[in-house]
Amino acid sequence: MATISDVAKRSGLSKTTVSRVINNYPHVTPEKREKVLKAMEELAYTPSPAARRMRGQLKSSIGIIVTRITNPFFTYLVDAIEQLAYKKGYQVMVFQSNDDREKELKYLSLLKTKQVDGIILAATVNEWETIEPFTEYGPIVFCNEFIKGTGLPTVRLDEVGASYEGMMHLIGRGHTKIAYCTGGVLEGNERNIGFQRALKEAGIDLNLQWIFLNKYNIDGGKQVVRAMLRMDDRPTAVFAGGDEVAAGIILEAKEAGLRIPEDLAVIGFDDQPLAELLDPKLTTIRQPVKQMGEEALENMITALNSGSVKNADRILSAELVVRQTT
Amino acid sequence: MATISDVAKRSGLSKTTVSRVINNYPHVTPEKREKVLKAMEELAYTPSPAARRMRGQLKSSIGIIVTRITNPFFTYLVDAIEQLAYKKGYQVMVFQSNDDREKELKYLSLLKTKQVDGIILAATVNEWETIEPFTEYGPIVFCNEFIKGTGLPTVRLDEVGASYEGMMHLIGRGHTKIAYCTGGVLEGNERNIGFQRALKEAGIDLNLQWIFLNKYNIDGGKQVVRAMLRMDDRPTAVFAGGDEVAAGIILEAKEAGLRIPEDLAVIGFDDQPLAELLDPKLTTIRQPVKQMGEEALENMITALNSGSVKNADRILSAELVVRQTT
DNA sequence: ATGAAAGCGCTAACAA
DNA sequence: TTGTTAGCGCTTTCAT
Repeated sequence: MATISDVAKRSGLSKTTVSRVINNYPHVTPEKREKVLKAMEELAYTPSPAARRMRGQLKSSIGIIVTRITNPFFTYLVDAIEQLAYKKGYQVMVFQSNDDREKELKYLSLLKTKQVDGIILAATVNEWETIEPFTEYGPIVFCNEFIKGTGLPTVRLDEVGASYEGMMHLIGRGHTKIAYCTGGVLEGNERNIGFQRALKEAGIDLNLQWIFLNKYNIDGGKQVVRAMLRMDDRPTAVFAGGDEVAAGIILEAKEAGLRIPEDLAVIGFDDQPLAELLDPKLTTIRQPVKQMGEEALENMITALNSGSVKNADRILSAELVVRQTT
Repeated sequence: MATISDVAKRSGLSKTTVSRVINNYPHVTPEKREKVLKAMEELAYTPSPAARRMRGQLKSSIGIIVTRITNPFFTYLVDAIEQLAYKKGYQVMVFQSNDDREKELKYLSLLKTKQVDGIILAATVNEWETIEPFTEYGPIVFCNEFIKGTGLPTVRLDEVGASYEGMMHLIGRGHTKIAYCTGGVLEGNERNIGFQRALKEAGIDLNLQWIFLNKYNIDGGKQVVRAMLRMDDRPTAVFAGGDEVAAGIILEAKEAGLRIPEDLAVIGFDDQPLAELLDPKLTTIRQPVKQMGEEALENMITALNSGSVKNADRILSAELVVRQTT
């Protein structure tokens, strides 16, 4: 591999001048620039990333922390980011936190040692106090995930509006007995605000019996149906909170002889590929994953280039996709 | 960030000695080693990866080239690799070739510039002649993908055995009119050998009309059914070559009023999560993705440490998962 | 067993 | 506008 010295020698100029050309500095006469370029060409020279990185000049590797890449939402997010990153000349490292605080911190630490130049945080299990110190070592931007008042560039879904729209769709279909599933808990969750707002506007009382917490996969969905079957007063519709939960609900409901949507209407969240595979096809709320990923990456690149992060809280809208389960 | 000099100063020893401790070299007295360790501890010192990398000492970032990460097979492969890599202290970079020769080469080139220390090739669209030169710059190992006679460590599925087993299952169910789908072409493909072997053993003639090439997604599966419906002599079973193709087949067949498996038996390939979501649930051939990824990573680590690759061609067995479509 | 010094490939301060 | 020189943080001869 040719080095900068080789190029200097071959072009009859100094390393400095070559460096200037590489980095597009001013004050280099066109002729000399040409000479350098020619020498680089002839030697098939590429600057050593390791050396440039050591000098703090190279910033091209971006880490993205997700919970689990097998979660289709994250899969598509990583896909979108990688596609754009490639075009822009960046490499992306995939980090799965597995919802493990330790693991997340280990990955954040890569920023400290410059193993990665910036991190897109798409999921986090740590408190802001724990994360904050890392911002000193390199840019961190939020994508999908969001912590209030951090001042970090954020791209996220309008969760309130999304769940509100989904609920209004169910209510518009005449439902008043609506069950609600969520991956986490009830409070402090944006999405739940939209849910409750819709209920209130429609003058429907919140029935805590129909709230299912910690449901985030197919099994969770099945559990929901089993629980509902045991009730005297059953809901006629369910806001699943996720397509996979919705899938579990549909599977188990059909198993139990319920007709969908006649006996039970179901609305998912995410619009994953499986939504169209289900029978009946799933009505769901589509997230603008691609856009989310791309804007987050743009934020990252800006931060990398400017050396500072701009406080931008970008909120994207979801889109209701009506199919057959409502 | 503390540097090696700081540690040297604090411990009252030379940088050389510190370096020796870091790299576990012999000829360092236990007491001095202790001193160094203590100083490192106190300064919270971590060697600079960039510097070590420049000296050719650090090898911790592994790239994995896949076609598209949204293909669940690759998703799970990347997942398996990342999980193990984390434990072993490596970082994985995800590269999507999108079946684009150029893009694949760009990513392979990262090896040249040491942006990545080794590459796990899980899919390739380039010829061996094109890839081979890159082996000079860092280890390349095959995983899932496979090119004959390269001498590179390979972990792959026993495709012949897998398709043979799937076919024998259909034949055992009494089918003799079996359609066959494949993502690529017919010849030069291991999987097709098993298919033809099973036919031959059962004394069934190959009906070229029932061979469908270039089918690799849901749409492809739908096309297959539409084509079959136009035939006078229709197959009673279909080997889908992939779960997504199988999904398309099932969807379209149901649409057309065909009963599954009575009118048309379907067997998939991969055992993706969607297999259990389909109605009826998909009989399919499960690939040992996790094991495949882990063994490939082990090969990579070995290569990284030894500086050379051992020629190992590891072949893993698939497992037939019988559900409701056969 | 230990250290001084040179050098990996690059950039930056300072001169010229 | 260009070059000289001194590092960045680490490893590696080569002495001692």
